[in-house]
Amino acid sequence: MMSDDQLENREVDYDQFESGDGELGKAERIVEEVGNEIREGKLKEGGRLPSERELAEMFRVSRMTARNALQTLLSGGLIASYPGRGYFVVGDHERLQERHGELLYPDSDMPPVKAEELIKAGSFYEYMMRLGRNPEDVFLETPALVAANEEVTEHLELSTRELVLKRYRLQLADKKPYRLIESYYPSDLFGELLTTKLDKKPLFLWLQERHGLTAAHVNEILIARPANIYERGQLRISPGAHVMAIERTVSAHTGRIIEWARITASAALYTFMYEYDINIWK
Amino acid sequence: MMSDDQLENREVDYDQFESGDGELGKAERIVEEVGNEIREGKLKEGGRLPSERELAEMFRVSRMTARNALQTLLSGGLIASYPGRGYFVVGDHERLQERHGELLYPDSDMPPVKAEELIKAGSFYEYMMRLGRNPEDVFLETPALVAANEEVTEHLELSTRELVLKRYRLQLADKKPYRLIESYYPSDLFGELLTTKLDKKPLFLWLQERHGLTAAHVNEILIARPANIYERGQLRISPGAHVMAIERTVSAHTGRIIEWARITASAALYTFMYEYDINIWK
DNA sequence: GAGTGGTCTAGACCACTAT
DNA sequence: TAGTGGTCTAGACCACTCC
Repeated sequence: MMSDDQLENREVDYDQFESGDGELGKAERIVEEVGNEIREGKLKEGGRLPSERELAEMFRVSRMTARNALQTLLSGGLIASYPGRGYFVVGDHERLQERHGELLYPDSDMPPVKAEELIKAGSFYEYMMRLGRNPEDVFLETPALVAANEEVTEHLELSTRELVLKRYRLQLADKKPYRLIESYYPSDLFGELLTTKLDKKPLFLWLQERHGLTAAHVNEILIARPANIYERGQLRISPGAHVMAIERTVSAHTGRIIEWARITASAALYTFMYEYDINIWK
Repeated sequence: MMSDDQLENREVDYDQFESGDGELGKAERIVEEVGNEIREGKLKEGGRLPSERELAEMFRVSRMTARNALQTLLSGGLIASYPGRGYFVVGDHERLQERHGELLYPDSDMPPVKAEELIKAGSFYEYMMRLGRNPEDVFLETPALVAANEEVTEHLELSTRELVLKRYRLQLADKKPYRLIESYYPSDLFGELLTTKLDKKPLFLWLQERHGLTAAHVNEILIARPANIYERGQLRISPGAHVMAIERTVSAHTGRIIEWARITASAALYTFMYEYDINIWK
């Protein structure tokens, strides 16, 4: 259908948006204006914004229009809302930087935490501690052996529906939720953990000492999508805000899969970095 | 209304959402119901949904409430809206799967396209052709040599503000925009491309033959954020919809950086896969 | 011309927070 | 008790599409 003259730079169809000389809607104007004030630091981190009703009056619009603008800023993670209190500026430092599963520090003079994302009370805990924040690891369910459902059976490559160790937890820093982690482990390897005290020994380091299995390889599948109502509740984010949904599979040097996890993180709080080699030349 | 006697399972801050026996808002109920009909296939791909006004009548709510529900589905990419026409179901097959920069086919009997993302009219073109769709590569600006700004100078690791080859294009399939790509290349290596016809020879294959430089390594930084008004216009997505913003640096086997690109893709249309090794054990 | 989504208005009631 | 965000209502006008 009409793909003939796709050379050169296009005809119409796409410019109706930026066309009319800054002819933004009223809500968009508020987004630009308030957003710029935040980015320029005129509204400082943690500071409170005018209420919806005040903003409506300031810009001479209805409350719903002011509210729409705030929702736009909200879904971008630039601000946060608290019912009964107001809207507040979110600090840029709150965004996590993750590279190959390792959390990175904003100041490079700090040594990066190693891939202890993969451990009990993992790198998230240490990362936040080093940043002077107060991390928490809240188990939403008590770790337990459960029957693997079809999905878990498949991802852990189990032969039949065996028992697996399930952990389901929420990680927070300074009471602010960062991510939900639902993880599964083969029970023959990890089952005894239910009655073992690890303290802060890395989970996979324990695995290596106890069973001679070395965690070696990670596979991640990553999409961004709007949070559902349950995730919004747990992560304390607003309708329209997005999450990064990650499925992570960890295998040992033998090839055996030793963990499958579903991680759901506030998209506004995350940056990912990946490196890889190109190998089409061989 | 009548929400007085919901003091069932109050307490602790986090359960106010999933608590009360399907006590969702009216908009949320519409999201669930319509969303399920789509996922169950009762509303088939490409099919048209009831209009906002019809939906409002069906669910006995105001138009704004019905509209809010549709916006929620919209921002998740489950449906798409076209002013003057209506809302339509988006096919699941339209989501791209990318792994280490390579696009993957949903049916595994199709061989994956190699990392020709990195080439002229690259893998996107071939990928979509194989899927029987109609790809386009629209240059929003004519490729040209431009003075590198500070950002480009830094990322390409240029010593001074040199000239660089800039390409800025939009990739579409069946008229549907998938991603914006703004890419920069050192002019001493790529400048002659302005007067050279590559046809479909991969850009980096040409580089290897012409200059003996092999593209070897890729670094990607990836975040999800709401599309700004310009991106919404170009990518034809709605307010609240998110994009995956990717900064990609490609270096040659010598370590020299040969491309820096900023890729902005509809988040609803993308799945990413990454693999990497864990190396904390050495 | 009829119907559509996009935007906006001026109200309203609710549960919640702070004091 | 006063103020806040969350939700909803019943209108309205606009630019656009389809016929």
